[in-house]
Amino acid sequence: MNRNTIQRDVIASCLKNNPGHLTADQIYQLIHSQHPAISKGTVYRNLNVLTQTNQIQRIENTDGPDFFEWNTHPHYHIKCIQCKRVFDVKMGYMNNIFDLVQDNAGFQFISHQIMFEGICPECLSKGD
Amino acid sequence: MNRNTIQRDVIASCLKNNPGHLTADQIYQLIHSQHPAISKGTVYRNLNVLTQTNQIQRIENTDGPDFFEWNTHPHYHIKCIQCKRVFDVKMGYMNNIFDLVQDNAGFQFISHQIMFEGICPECLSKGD
DNA sequence: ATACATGCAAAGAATTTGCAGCTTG
DNA sequence: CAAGCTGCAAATTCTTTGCATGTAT
Repeated sequence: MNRNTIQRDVIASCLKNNPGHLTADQIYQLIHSQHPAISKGTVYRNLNVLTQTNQIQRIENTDGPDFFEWNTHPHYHIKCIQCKRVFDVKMGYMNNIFDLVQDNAGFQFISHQIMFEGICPECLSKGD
Repeated sequence: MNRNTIQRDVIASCLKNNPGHLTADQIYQLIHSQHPAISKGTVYRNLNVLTQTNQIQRIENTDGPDFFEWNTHPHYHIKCIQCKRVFDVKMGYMNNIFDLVQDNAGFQFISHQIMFEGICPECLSKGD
């Protein structure tokens, strides 16, 4: 089914070795310096494959490029409204959140995500 | 500062009279039938102004166009993974959610949003 | 062998923006 | 009249896709 190509390995390793949350373009830039022949289309295609096979996690973004991270455990994120970067939030995962819904109105609830907005320490220290 | 133009009025009224969640393009189509001269740029610009002045609410979307609704009270949404439409969730707003964060890690938390994914009654009844 | 992957460039989707002319206060 | 707004089209941003060629199994 899915093949082990050099490119796929390099992209997965890039995320494994860079803790945090990277955009497709950042990943492309990082890899491009070592492997100048890699194409952006390949990066996007492989990020999709790796996400679908649950080897990495995609953090969908509403006002800019999506982020990707090595950690696939379900958890929540906070986005800095100034630098637009995304970080993990240290907070227990709410497995029971569906119990808080008062009336499901005939919907089948499958999953949820929580995105916090705020200001990261780095931007805070650079003044308002 | 902000002026009352016919276009702005018509766009606000469109949301007021159409309960639910509409995309910029849906709003444009609805208005265009009555006011063929309106341009899409004007719709987008006015939706931004109305959102900034808190007259309407924007629901940011990760895999398609954003939605807009007349109701500006903070609440949560569910997106149908089949038809991609967005609906309100009947669930209390978690004003205390920041208390659940175990370690703010130096971040200033400002706001949060929760997006559920699921299947809407209409899609459920159309079979799997 | 052949199904899957790659590089490249072009296309796509959603939204923003530059500009000249028009309105509102 | 001046600041703000409009219509139009072009530009921007992020991501996907078509195609001919290459490669893993």
